[in-house]
Amino acid sequence: MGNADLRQLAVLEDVAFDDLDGDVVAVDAHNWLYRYLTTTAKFTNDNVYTTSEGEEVHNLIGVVQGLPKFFENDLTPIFVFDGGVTELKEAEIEERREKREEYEERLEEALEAGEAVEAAKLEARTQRLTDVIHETTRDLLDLLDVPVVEAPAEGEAQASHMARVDDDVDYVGSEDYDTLLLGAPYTLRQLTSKGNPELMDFEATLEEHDLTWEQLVDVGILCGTDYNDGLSGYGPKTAVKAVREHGDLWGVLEAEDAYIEYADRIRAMFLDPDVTDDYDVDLDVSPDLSAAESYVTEEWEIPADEVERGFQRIRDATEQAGLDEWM
DNA sequence: CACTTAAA
DNA sequence: TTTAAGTGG
Repeated sequence: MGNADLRQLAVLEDVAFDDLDGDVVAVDAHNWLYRYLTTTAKFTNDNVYTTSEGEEVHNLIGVVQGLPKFFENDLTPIFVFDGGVTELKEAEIEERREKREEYEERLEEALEAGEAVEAAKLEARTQRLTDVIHETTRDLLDLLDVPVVEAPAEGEAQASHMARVDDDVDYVGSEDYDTLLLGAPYTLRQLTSKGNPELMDFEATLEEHDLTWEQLVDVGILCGTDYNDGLSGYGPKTAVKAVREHGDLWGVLEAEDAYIEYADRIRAMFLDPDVTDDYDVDLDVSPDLSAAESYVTEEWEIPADEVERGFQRIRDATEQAGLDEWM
């Protein structure tokens, strides 16, 4: 059930970071941050990351650890933040809220029982992107001179739009497969993990399955998206076959005598989302490292040794870039 | 979301 | 072979 089904349809290829030299990637900030929050908090005691005022800002560590990869490979990120929440996504958000509450209950029980390992695991699952996390992330990115764009609605949709129409933007950076439905020409996955990034090719995917963009969206809706459950019995194979046979979603639904609530609106969420061209970013990035470092270690009381390495890597990479300009 | 396993 | 459902992260 759901979005990962798209992986089976997507045309993916491994790329080397070397191939991305000088390119620009619009990163879905929420997606990227979430990745770091759930991994950096995993095996550690959260006390380390809590300030004297009780704010949990381990996102700052994630940002410092995650950014060097971009600098070192001369891949310029534009972080795209979410704006308002989409009405149709309320159901999913409600579901997540319920799960989180369940985990939080279990977490309390584990803490009372003194089960540290269990507690740490549950802790990772209760991570949420608070306002403080968003604000401090923006502040730090600002000090590091990393371009930021505020999306009117979904960050993913905005990033995909930018990759589609802005000549300066080469890829979307996201782990989600939705960017395929949003028409992002190229999506880079696994930018946070150890190995090579994975490149997802939109046009090649359409060609591979002989589908139009609209038809691919219809396939996605049949399998299930963030906004709907999909049709029972429909996975990627069956959905592609059915859409090709009946032309579009409406044809399939008629043939199956089925109904998907808000299908037309869900379709529009992918084909014509709420996005803007009203942004401007300076892609010439020159970070103020000492300001950034004191922001993280002094203002937010992150232990210096947690971020030293990351800052040093950024320093080395930017100095190297400065040298390159003279050669 | 990735991976595994069960079921059809 | 394809989907469904569960688990861990």
